[in-house]
Amino acid sequence: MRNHKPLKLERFLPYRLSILSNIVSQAIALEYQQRFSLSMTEWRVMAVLGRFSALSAREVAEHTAMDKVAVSRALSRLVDAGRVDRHRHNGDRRRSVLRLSEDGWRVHDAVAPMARAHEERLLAQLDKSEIDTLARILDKLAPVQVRADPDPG
Amino acid sequence: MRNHKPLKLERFLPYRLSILSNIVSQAIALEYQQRFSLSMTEWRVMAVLGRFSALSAREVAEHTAMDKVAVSRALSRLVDAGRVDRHRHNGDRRRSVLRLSEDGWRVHDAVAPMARAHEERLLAQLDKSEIDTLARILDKLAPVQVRADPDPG
DNA sequence: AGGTTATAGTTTCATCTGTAACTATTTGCA
DNA sequence: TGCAAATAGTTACAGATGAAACTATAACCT
Repeated sequence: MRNHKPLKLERFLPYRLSILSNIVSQAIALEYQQRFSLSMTEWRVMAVLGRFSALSAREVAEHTAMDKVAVSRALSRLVDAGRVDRHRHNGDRRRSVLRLSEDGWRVHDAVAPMARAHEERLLAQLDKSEIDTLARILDKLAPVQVRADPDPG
Repeated sequence: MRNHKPLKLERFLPYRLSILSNIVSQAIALEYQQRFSLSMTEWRVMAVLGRFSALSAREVAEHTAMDKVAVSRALSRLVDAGRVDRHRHNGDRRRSVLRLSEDGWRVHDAVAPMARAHEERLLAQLDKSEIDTLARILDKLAPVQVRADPDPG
């Protein structure tokens, strides 16, 4: 006879994480996608350029954990839309030097508070100790490698 | 003057969750993709059919939190590959009745332990209280709606 | 019964995504 | 110097994805 051990998908951690991640990212992405026709990848690139200016595409890729192809595509859309200025690097003509344009900053300054508010609404559902533990869990399971932080806060 | 408030992407919860979710899902998917040429969506469908047999496609969609188009496509691949048997529902000829085939069960019984082992390796990095808290957090932020559980364990 | 509405599932289209191949430039080293 | 290897970034291709349109069947309502 059969002796199968089915998986309880609804209790399976990888599955639940992907659901949660989708819910969370979708909710916020919807807002800025509609208002600014900005994809999530584009927003991530803009967020990084808001914090670390004059990066190369490769550096953007490192900071966003996106692969270089995705970054290249997001950048070409952002440059076309006039939200990012791209220059050649003096002394290494392979590299580009990327910065938010004025218009890019306007979008950034509109979206960043939306993102923060969204995160707060999310965290408001948890109590203090749960938030701390979640941060610790994320540090353990998906540590972030961040280089220099221009803003020592 | 400028007065921008850049977002610390690497501390931003939605971003970190999506990274974690990718790491976790990728790691396991690689294994069964290579060995069984089974996509993640296909595996999810198989996992649900391993636990709840004779579902319709819509029911599979509900249990997997995938949309019906994705389920339809995964199913047609699985049926073509001989891993799922599809019949018409007596009394409602719109519906299909889906079951793992013998071969489907073989794949299921090979992949399910891999998935469990992967989850265990992941959780082994956390201590007991972190695991409990994580479960609680997931229940709060992404509650799962599950119907009848055939296996009261 | 007859016609409108709802449901199950598939197909289509436009977009996104990752891998690999490619171009251009720079670095390393004999 | 000069040539192989590495690096920055783009392009091409193949597969995945979601929204909307579509087909078939069933439910509802008079």
